[in-house]
Amino acid sequence: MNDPSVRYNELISRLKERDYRMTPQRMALVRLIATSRDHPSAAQLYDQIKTRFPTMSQATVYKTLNLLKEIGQVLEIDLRDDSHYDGNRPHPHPHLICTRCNKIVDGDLDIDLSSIRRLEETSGYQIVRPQITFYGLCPDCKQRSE
Amino acid sequence: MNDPSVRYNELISRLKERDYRMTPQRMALVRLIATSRDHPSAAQLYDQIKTRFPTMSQATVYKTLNLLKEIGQVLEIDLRDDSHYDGNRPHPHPHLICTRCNKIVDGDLDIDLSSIRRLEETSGYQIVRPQITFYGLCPDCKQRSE
DNA sequence: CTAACTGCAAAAACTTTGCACTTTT
DNA sequence: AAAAGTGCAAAGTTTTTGCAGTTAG
Repeated sequence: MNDPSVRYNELISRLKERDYRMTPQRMALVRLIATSRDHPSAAQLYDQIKTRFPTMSQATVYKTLNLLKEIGQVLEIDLRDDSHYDGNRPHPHPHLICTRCNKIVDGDLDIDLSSIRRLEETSGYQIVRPQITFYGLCPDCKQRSE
Repeated sequence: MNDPSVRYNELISRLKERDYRMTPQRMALVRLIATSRDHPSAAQLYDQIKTRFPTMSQATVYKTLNLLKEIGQVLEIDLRDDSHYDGNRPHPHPHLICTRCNKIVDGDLDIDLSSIRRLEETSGYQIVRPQITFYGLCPDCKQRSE
């Protein structure tokens, strides 16, 4: 049961130690991305922040997300229509995505490092970031389609 | 050593058996996607066809690709900037993508079906299509960065 | 005070859509 | 002849960029 505020504080620390400035907009986004469990998109983050922080702009959302990606504290999930972001577990891990309602959950599946090593050998590629996405139907949508 | 023309003929058959019309534009795209080993994007397909077929439009490329996706004969690889397409092996399989030069190759790694079953059980999701993408450096770019 | 950040609006890039024209069957 | 497909341009999306004004340190 990890406390969301722990993650928030960690992100703030990571930013401070690199001398990024703590603006209210930035802190609002960091708070949201650190506590969200549902892998929001940039638009969803913007919408949520805007209600309590009307001055927020989309540009700032994207700039802050790019910054957090660069320091390796936010994982980007590339989907067909847009990207979604995981600020809780920046280390690559699988995601399950419902093709009907777009719900995204974390996949509890360890990435097999030995097979990645093997793939690096056979392909010659140096693998930096695996992105494993399982498209399918979430429990609710599965039931609804029966 | 599978002959590219075999795959081309198979795609043509799949279209004919569903009573799709065999236009020259469609056949040109099918020929290209069936013989390309480098996972082209819509723009790359368009550029290549346009040189020998100046009347081709981007809209037709997208429409034909969507059609081939619908009948399950082309695999779409969702990347950050655009999508790339695999018309040789429509069954899901991993891809290795160079983050510097964007080269895409097939990953010779069998998807572990038993772990997918386990993931379906723990998550409740019904997995339809896994998309496994390894971002990294291709052999050439790896060497160039040393 | 200065460098960094915000936010607006414009631009960029990819994909879809509407519709008149053309072509396959 | 009818239904389907093409292609142009316009529109829709997501994301980036330029720049003037604002603010954190």
